[in-house]
Amino acid sequence: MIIACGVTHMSGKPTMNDVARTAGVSLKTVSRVVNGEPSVTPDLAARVHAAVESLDYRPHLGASMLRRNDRRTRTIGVLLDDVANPFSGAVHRAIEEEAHHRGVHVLTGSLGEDDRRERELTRAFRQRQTDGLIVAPAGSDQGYLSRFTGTPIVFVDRPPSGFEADTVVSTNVAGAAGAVRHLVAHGHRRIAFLGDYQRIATARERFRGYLQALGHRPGPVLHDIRGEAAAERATLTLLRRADAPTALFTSQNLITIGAVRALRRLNLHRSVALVGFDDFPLADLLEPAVTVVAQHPARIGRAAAGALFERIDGHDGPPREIRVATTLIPRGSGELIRTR
Amino acid sequence: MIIACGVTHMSGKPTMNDVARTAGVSLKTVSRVVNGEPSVTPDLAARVHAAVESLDYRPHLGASMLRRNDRRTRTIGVLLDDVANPFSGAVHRAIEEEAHHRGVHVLTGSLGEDDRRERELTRAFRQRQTDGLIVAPAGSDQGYLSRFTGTPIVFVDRPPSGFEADTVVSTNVAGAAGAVRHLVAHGHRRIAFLGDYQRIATARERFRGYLQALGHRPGPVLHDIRGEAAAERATLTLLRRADAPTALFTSQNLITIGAVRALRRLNLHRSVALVGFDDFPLADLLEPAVTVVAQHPARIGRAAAGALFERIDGHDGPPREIRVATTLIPRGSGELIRTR
DNA sequence: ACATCGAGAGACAACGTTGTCTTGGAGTAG
DNA sequence: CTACTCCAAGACAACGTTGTCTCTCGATGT
Repeated sequence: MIIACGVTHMSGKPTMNDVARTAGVSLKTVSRVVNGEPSVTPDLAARVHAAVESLDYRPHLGASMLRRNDRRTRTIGVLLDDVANPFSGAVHRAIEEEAHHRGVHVLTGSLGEDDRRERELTRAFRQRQTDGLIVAPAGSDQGYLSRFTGTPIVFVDRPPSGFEADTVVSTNVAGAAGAVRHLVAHGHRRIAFLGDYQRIATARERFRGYLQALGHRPGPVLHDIRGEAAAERATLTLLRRADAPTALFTSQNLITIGAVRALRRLNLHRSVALVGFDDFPLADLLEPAVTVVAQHPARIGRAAAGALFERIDGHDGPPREIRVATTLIPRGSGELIRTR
Repeated sequence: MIIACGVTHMSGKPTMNDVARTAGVSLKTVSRVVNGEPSVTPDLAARVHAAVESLDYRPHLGASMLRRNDRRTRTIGVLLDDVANPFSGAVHRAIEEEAHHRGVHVLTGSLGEDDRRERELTRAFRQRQTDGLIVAPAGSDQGYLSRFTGTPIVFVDRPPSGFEADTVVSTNVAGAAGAVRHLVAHGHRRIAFLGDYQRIATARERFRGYLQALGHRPGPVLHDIRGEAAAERATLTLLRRADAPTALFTSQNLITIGAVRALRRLNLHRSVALVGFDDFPLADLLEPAVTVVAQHPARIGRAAAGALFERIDGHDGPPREIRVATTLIPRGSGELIRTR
């Protein structure tokens, strides 16, 4: 048994060469062992493994990528509105699960409805050679992506504009229409719409569903409401009007929560009906429990990841639109009968 | 004006050489322009930029890393319990914000209390040469990290065991003790403890706080409750006992929610007091609103990111423990006076 | 006019790894 | 015993980029 050593100065991180010297084998043999090629005698392989351990050797993946000429980084980028929000969180988690399954890692970015950040991060992620991108677009135009050839992109939650690619969205129009029809079926005629920024495509779609269900007799409409506090204020004002609606359709979960707060403050939560778009935790524990059109963020995330990996694996067809159906969950607030 | 071209076959991705040929300059000049070195005449720089655009050239960062021998990837890894859970989500978002600020990207992984996945992902992220790691450990032993020299690690939410590093945690013991004392102050003597897996360090600490506040007369104690459903079942059983407690201290947010459900089902939500550890959305909208010991996930995330970047920038002191104070938020459920 | 200087641009090597080719030695059949 | 086969292991070049050195050319000072 020969044990070679010759550790003299070993500056910087150990390289394959250092391992080879330590194990007393050739550079190439180390490479073979590290890459799990079968044609190495167990004896030598063991020596190499020991050397790797003792030196704490880790391959320089820059060099490895270079030599293999492998642009694959086994990394995808995920850009969502805000990873701290439950919808985005669930989408993110589902994507991550699919990626993990394939041995792929996930770079994350929150856009927070910031157009500039969207451009910045798509560019940065692409520069870092992510194999693909999943984006919930914040800006109103994704035309700038047309120069991004070679990196597949899939959109989630919101369709892009000015650019074509696979897109996974909820059935916003149908879901919203269903919610409003549900209220109509409970006798309501003056049904208000409370919606997010109109520049957000899903907000527009949900509004279309609302209009579709009400034909030509819409109720009061409030757009461009952002966040819980704004929603609460808007709802308070709305309900104090002379022609106050008997039911509300809130098209986003923070707006729904703001509306609930307002209804509580006016003690109208048992008389004014409410259906919200997008489920939220504890909706079933409120009094009354809140009827919602639930989206399925996990399914959306899975579908998006699936589509992206197909593209990464070379699938090359026309852009697809995958629509994930919503589910109306009656819990009480949406079944309040019109009293006025 | 000379325009060189000579595009013949251009197989694969364009390299700097291709750009150089297209722009009619030397390889090195392209390198200079791409890296923004100032010593290039504007004229040449413009030619190079045009060539880069037209070829859609992107530098091979593998080669770049190799040559620079730069182990810096300007990427950190963040491993949390579950990015879909609001606490982790908020921590994640805060970290991301700090990272973005410094032009650093974030690789994310959810561990889901899975020991194996923790090891797997720490190893993988390190292999990918992340500049640092922020980890909410899932396993009960982090000794395996001691071989991980050269990659700074900061722990969040839970202290590591078998390994020393900067750690950012809530003041679990003090927070829990405060919650229990709050109940005592409202007349309660039989106060139950409902806790998560005992192998989780924070669960143990919160239990210690509970014991501390009650001295030698603890109430009924239930450990190893995981998730809402289990918490609901456990609470139901507990409250049906002859010596049922008059107050509950639930040491984790899902347990708190499960307990709320159980109290509702038994119609005890107005008579049995409840304080939960960790705030959750809508806690203030329930009936009664739920008193909690709030953690400050955003502060925790920021502190962790701050500590990590200090380490990455070379700070080299002994491991630090950063404790982020909790806040008791009285909302109603914790102020119910003992009736029995 | 000549020497000196400086700055912009190119030549060249080297980073750590892997694909390809070569070598050497053991095993096997004639 | 020889000749052939086969396979493990090593030698060598090449991947795309950047640090260092060198060269050229124009400007400046005397």
